[in-house]
Amino acid sequence: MSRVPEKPTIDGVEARFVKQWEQDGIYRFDRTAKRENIFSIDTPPPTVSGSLHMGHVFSYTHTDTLARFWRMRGKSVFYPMGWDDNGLPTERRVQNFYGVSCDPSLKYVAGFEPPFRGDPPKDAKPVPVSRPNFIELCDELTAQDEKVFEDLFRRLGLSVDWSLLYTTISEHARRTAQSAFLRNLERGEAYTQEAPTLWDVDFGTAVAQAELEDRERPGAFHKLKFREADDESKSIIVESTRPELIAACVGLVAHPDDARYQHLFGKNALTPIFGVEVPVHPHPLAQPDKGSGIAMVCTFGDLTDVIWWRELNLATRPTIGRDGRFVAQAPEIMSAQAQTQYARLAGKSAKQAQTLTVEMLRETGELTEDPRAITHPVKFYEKGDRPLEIVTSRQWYIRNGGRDEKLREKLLARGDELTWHPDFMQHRYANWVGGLNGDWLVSRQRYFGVPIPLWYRLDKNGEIIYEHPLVPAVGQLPVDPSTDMPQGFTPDQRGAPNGFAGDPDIMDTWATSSLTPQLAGHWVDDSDLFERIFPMDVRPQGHDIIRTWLFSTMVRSNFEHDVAPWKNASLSGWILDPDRKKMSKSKGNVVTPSDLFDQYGSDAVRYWAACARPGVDTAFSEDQMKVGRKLATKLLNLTKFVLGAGSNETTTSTGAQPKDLVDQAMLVRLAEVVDEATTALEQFDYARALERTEAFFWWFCDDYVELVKTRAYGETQDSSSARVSLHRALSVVQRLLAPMLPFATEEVWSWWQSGSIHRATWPTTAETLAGFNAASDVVDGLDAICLVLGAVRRTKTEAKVSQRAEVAKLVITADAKTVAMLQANLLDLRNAGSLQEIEFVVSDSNSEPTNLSAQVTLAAPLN
RNA sequence: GGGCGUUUAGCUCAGUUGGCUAGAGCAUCUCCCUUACAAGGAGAGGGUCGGGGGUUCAAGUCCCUCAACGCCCA
Repeated sequence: MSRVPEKPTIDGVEARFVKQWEQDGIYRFDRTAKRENIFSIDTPPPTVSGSLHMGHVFSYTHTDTLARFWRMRGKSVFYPMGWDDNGLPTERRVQNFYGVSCDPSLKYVAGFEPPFRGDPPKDAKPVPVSRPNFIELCDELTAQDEKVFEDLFRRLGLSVDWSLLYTTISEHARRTAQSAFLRNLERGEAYTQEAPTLWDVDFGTAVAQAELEDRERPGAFHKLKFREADDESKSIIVESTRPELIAACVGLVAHPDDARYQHLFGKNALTPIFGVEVPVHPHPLAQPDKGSGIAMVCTFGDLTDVIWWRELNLATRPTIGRDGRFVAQAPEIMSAQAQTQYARLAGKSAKQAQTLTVEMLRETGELTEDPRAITHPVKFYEKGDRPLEIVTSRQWYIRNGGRDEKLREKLLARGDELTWHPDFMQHRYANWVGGLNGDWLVSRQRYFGVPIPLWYRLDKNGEIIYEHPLVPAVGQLPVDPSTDMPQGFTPDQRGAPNGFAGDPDIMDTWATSSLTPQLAGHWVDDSDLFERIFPMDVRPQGHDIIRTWLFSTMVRSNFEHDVAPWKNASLSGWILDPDRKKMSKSKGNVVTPSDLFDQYGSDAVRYWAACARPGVDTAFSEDQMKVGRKLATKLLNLTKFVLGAGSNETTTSTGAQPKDLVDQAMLVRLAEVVDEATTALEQFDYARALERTEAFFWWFCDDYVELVKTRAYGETQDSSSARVSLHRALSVVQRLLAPMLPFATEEVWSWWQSGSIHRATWPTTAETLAGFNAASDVVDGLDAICLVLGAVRRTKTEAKVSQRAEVAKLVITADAKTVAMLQANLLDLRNAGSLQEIEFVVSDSNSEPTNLSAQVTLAAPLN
């Protein structure tokens, strides 16, 4: 039965087993399994328009390790993969690849041929295409990307069931996202409102709170001279970083306790340049120590302005349009002279307007000193290049507790339903939920994505009536309101008085991504499957998207299913450069995963990932991969040796049992490792399981195997105990390592077992300890033997002789009990140490502690 | 400003309810071609556990405080 190669190697095993695993379908999800026998994973769908990097390899390996563990524990593992092809990165990639742009007002053209397939010239003008055509091109392009991703993930050894694949822009995904949205709408969880909204002027879209980031930007405080309306000789100095918004000023605020401004509360001030009268109000959010302590409220300079505007019932005077430029129409309140001044700003960008305003202030003498340069945090869209503006627009929202204390409490409590790995990550969730200041804005003024599935009636003047949107029938989904028709209307009524208009917007990508359990589990069209896998057992993800992906999934599940969508959340850390900075592509020396697979083997790369404790940021380390490669190679060699030792069929068939102390003690130790590894993996701690297994493995190779190899090989001695123990330990260790090193373990398993190791049962302490009752102190005995062996080795090393050198005489001093034990188990020690004469000295049993010591006398070198 | 995390050998990190002389790998040095493996093996050196204070018979571990670094949120 020996199928052991002469020169074992892990090179090339990936291709062989990837193919075989696919053929044998060993990772196929058994959808007839009962819920309690299923382990379901809400895999993060990677963005296919990017490239796979080490961060993916890192975190997906962690998840795969867990999947493999539970599969060996007998669970039917629901392990799908998804491709995220809905969103800005894909939109950009499709535009740049085909030289097209999406225009939802256009009609679908069957058999459309894009002007380019790859690398359109820089000066090529994008050809506008309909949304359905754009999505078709997206499908075509992402299919290529997805192939590359899939190959890489297979090579990494992910035990994904590829038949469960889903994508986020597919018809099924659009139907799911639209169904979920319509049900939110029906229950009042989604609503539309005209309100101040964070707006990216370059992308031309509203942006949600979750997509914001602060960036430190240079700016300047400008000291502006307002005047008291009652007495224009009295000035009020206001410091502002955005003087260009003076025209949008609707009031001044100071802290209620600020003595400097008490006399002004309830009175009016006149703005610089334009001389518009604005009220002065007290408000606790005003910061007395910031600038002069009195702030200008504009439409809208920042989020605090929105709060003041709302709470103080201030006027609305928008000056910046959705394109980021000053609107042509000056606020009505302005005098004719002020309007002339304003006309100079019209059409300017915010930045140009600021420069011009400073000039104007200098002309009127209302800039009391030169601007004072500062750096301050400015809000950006995470993908944007210019600071966000706040404009008033009509948007769709889904309630998320940001404006509703009870819902917020409920969502916080949902966080308690999960077990967090590591547990402190729950703070981030609580922190985010507690800090929400508005509902979830889900509409986007973009073209590519899942359309908001609504139409609106038009009144007799052709104006939109937002109150009772027209919803599609369930069977009609997915719809594209820009081309599809609401029921009961005809195409010629589109845009006509008393007709209808489709909602032009799409949904935020998170509105689809928040439904990954529903997408993967086919909530809309396969309730049998969905009920088997939901709520899912685990959501693995990066900790940076707790506020987005994790939270939004929680919101949807809370509304739709009244339960947390998973039982566990497992958060991965980040990959850092060796210099502890977040790994970035811009470094130029990026190592691609496939290069590393080539160089070290997939198992070695997985080993590096599996060494990182859950949730801990980890340095990229090729050294660690080398160690993993060594481990895999060692496993091959060990297996070759053990199987060689037991190559004649006497071993397992005779029903031999471990009976030597050394063998029993080794198995007792191994049983402890099985116990620890199992407990660790049950708690999602793959790193601990690996560490314990690996430590045992090296000890097993270096000490145990060295001790017993002569006995196991020997013709003259009874080798059955050693052989059965070696085989048993080998089988257990191979299975313990299988989740981390799927290729190497499959290779060695194939030499002596039938079937895939990944379908073998997870080792137990019971099987490890079967057939014998070890005395309670066997491990102590083994420790003593190893201690003596260590002393012998040290002596030989210090004498600079080979470990094979003969020991003429060994004197062992120990307590009576240890001496008796050693005397009864001398054979292995004698073999391993090449010992000739051995003498025992019983130390005084009253002297404590009873130290074991060994005095080694080497045989004279033979020369 | 609030929250969270990290700080242990030159480097990367373990150290789970407080308890043997604080461990591993890499790196360094010495030695050994030994019939599973030289892609190996046997050893050695190297740490006032970030600083300070406290609790305790006993603190890397618990408490307080300070500092540095990182992340999230204002």
